[in-house]
Amino acid sequence: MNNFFDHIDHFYKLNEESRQAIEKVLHQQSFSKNTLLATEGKVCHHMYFVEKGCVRGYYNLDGKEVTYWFGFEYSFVTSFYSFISRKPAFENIQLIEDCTVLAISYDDLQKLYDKYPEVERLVRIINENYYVRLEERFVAAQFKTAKERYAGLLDFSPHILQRMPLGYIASYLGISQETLSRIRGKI
Amino acid sequence: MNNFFDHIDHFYKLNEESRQAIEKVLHQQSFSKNTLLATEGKVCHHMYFVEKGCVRGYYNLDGKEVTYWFGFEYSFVTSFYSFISRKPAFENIQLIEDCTVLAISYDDLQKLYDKYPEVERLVRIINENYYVRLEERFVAAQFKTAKERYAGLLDFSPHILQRMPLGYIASYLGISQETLSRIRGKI
DNA sequence: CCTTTCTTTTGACATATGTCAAAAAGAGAA
DNA sequence: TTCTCTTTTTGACATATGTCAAAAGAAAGG
Repeated sequence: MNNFFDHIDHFYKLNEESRQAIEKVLHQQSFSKNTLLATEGKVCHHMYFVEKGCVRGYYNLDGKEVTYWFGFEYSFVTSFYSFISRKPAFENIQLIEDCTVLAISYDDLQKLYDKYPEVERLVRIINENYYVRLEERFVAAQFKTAKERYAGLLDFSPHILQRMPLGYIASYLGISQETLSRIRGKI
Repeated sequence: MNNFFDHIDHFYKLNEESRQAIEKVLHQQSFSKNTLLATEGKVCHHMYFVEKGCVRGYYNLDGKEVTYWFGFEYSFVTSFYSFISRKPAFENIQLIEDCTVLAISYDDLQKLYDKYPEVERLVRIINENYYVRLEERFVAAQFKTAKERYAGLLDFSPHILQRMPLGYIASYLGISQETLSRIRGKI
């Protein structure tokens, strides 16, 4: 729980009252490897914060699994589309390792927004930061070569190489596993 | 100005007080074709709402201009990264047609947040919607073929074909102009 | 240790897309 | 209309990446 509050302090420093209100509705949960935190076709009612472990988000696109996202410690995790629209998710979120997470329900979050505008500010700021990161990834996906994207991963997210199987990483980079293997081999 | 309030009603209905507060700090401005609303290397201090006209956002990437975004009537426009971080922008936003926009400054917006939590809620919700749209584009960019992306454009944003030159559209789709020309010719 | 299973690499080839150059088509102005 | 300028299309070829199949390597269980 402390990890969580330390982390969100980077975005916006809450006063004690809001902090305690959040603490009351956050539930610590443990799940084992391969559990799905969000499931295609089902509405995702929770936002999760990863305390320990890692997850991947993937779509089933034309019969193929495509991994679009990885989450590690200190990441917020949910099917964002489903969580904010209250409609069935298009993607799955799967635990790659056993995980401990903090969960907050959609309804609890809305109540916090109403009662503590500070919480809404915090979330606005976090969302904005996640937006900017997604923008960067979008530009990389659209305008950089596979080699450049892999180099970027090495520079900024080397931990992914350690903890995720190659097939998922290849998909995350938008290339086939074979091509990734060749890029790694410096060919 | 009415267009603007009609539009934001779709996201969240403000009370009269917040609405008037916003109206006070929104400035209508007109700019002619090719003006830059945001400039690489400069901090972008305003958020714009396009009342009339259209714009494109582009990066200079390895000496090449890459168009990553188009904005038309009813779009919010800014260098998002620069606007929220107060750091120099990496991209340019250029008017493709003469435009009328509504502008709000960063400082005015923060004051609104402090005084009218409703405004912060509105912005949170708008941000969330823009996030989901960006996620869709990201998945398309990373996991769909050029042909599929063009078909998506035809389905969901045919107005872009009408109002933007082919070179920009090709870049927006992440392909060369020649390839786009061939895709259009059904080859 | 050996056997089984899963992951990663390699090879051969197909395909999509990029690049450069030229031709064609379209839009404005005189 | 004709001339000029810009945009779009076409052609020839190069390159990056995908696909399928097989081999090699690593991990897990007995």
